Amino acid sequence: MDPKIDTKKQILDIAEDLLLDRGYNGFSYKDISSTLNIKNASVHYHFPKKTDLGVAIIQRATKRFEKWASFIDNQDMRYSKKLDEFCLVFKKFVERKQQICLGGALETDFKTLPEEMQKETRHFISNTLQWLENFLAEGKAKGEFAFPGSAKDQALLIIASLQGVIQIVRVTAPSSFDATVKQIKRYVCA
Amino acid sequence: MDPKIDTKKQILDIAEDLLLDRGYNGFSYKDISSTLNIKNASVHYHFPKKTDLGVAIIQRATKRFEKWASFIDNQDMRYSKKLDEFCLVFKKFVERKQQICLGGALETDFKTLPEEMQKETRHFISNTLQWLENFLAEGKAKGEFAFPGSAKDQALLIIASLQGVIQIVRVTAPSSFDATVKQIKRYVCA
DNA sequence: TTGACAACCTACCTATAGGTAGGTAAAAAT
DNA sequence: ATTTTTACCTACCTATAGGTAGGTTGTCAA
Repeated sequence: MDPKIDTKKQILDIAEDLLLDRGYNGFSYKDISSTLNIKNASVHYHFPKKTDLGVAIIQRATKRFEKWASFIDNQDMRYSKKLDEFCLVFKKFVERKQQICLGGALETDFKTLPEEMQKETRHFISNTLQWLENFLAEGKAKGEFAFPGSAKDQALLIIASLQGVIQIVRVTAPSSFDATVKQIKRYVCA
Repeated sequence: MDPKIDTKKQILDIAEDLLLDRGYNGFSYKDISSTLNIKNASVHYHFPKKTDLGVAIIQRATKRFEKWASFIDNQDMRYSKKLDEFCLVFKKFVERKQQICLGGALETDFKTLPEEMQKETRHFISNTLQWLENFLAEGKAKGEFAFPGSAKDQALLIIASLQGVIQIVRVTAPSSFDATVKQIKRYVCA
C-alpha cells in the first residue's frame, strides 16, 4: 500500500492502546488486524506470539520512560513543577479515553501473564519507583519537598495513589484525578 | 453427594477468588466446575450467564462491606484504630495469595464488562468511598484526624493508594503494603 | 403415590482465540 | 539479472469460552 508506513509500529501502538483500555486478556490479534485492515497472519508475522507483542510493549514503555526521565532530570525547573510533570504522565491516560497506566494493567493481569512479560513488568515498575525515589530524595535534600518518612515509602505512596485513582476515575469522574494530585502535593511540597 | 453443601455459595466463593486473582477475563466456567468436580452445565444452572455470576459477586461484596461498616460504626474504638481496621480489609487480600481488591479488578476490566456489572461496580465503589468520607469527616470533627483538604479528597487518596499498592505488591514485596499504610497514617492521624 | 421441582448430568453448538504452513508480489542486495 | 528478503496473503488448525437442549435422579409436598 502506501510507501512508508511502519506497520510494526502501528501494531504496537494499537496493542498498547488496547492493553491500557481492556487489559491483556481483553484484546485479541483480530482487534489489531481489523483496525489496520490487514490480516491476522500479518500481525503474527511481526509478533509471532502474543507474548512477543506484550514484551515489546513493555520494553518500549520502559525506554520511553527512561527518555522522559533523563529529559526531566536535565531541565532547570523547580522540583514541585517536575512533580507536576510526573503526575501529568498519568493524567494523560485519563484524558485519552480514561485509560489506566501500564503498570496497573499489567499488575492486575499479572498472574495470567507469561513469565517473560512478568519479568519485563517487574523491571518497568522498579525502574519507575527507583526514579521517583531518587527524585523525591533530591527534592527533600534541597528543601523543596518536606514529607515525613523515607523517600522510598513516599515514592510508593505516590505511584500507588496515581495508579489507583486513574482506575477509580472510570467509575467516578475525571475530576477525581486532580483532587488526588492536589492532596498528594499538599503532603509533599514544602 | 453430601447432604447439605451449598453449591451456589461455593461457586460464588471460587469465582470471587478467581476474579481477584486473574481478572474477569482471566477465568472461565471450566475453572470453577473443575475445582468443584461438577460439570460446566451445573455452573450455568446456578448462574445462567457469566454476567449473572459477576453481578452476584459484586452484590455480595457490597452487602458484606455494609455489614462490616455498620459493625465498625458501632464499635467503641479510637478512629485511628478503626482506620487500621479499614486498611486490614485490604491487607487480607495481600495475605491471601497476593490478590487485588474487588474495586481494582473491576475498574481495570471495566470497559469489557457488561452494563449490569458496570452499574454494580459503580454502586460498590461509591458506597465504599462514601463510607470512608463520612468516617474521615467524623474523625476530623472529633479531633482524632488532622488531614488537610476535604474528607472527600482524602478518602479518594486513601482508597486509591490502598488499591494501587495492593497491585504493586505483586511485583515488589508484601512489605510495600505496610510501608504505604504507615505513610497514610502519618498524614491522617493527629 | 404421584407429580413437581431442584440439582445435577450428557451431549451438543457456535464463535473466537491463538497460531501455523505455505504461497505471492515487490523491493533490495549481489 | 537473478536471487533473497520483506511484508504481506489464503487457508487452514486446535483449543477454549460461553452457552443451550433435554434427560436423569432424588427429595419433598399434596
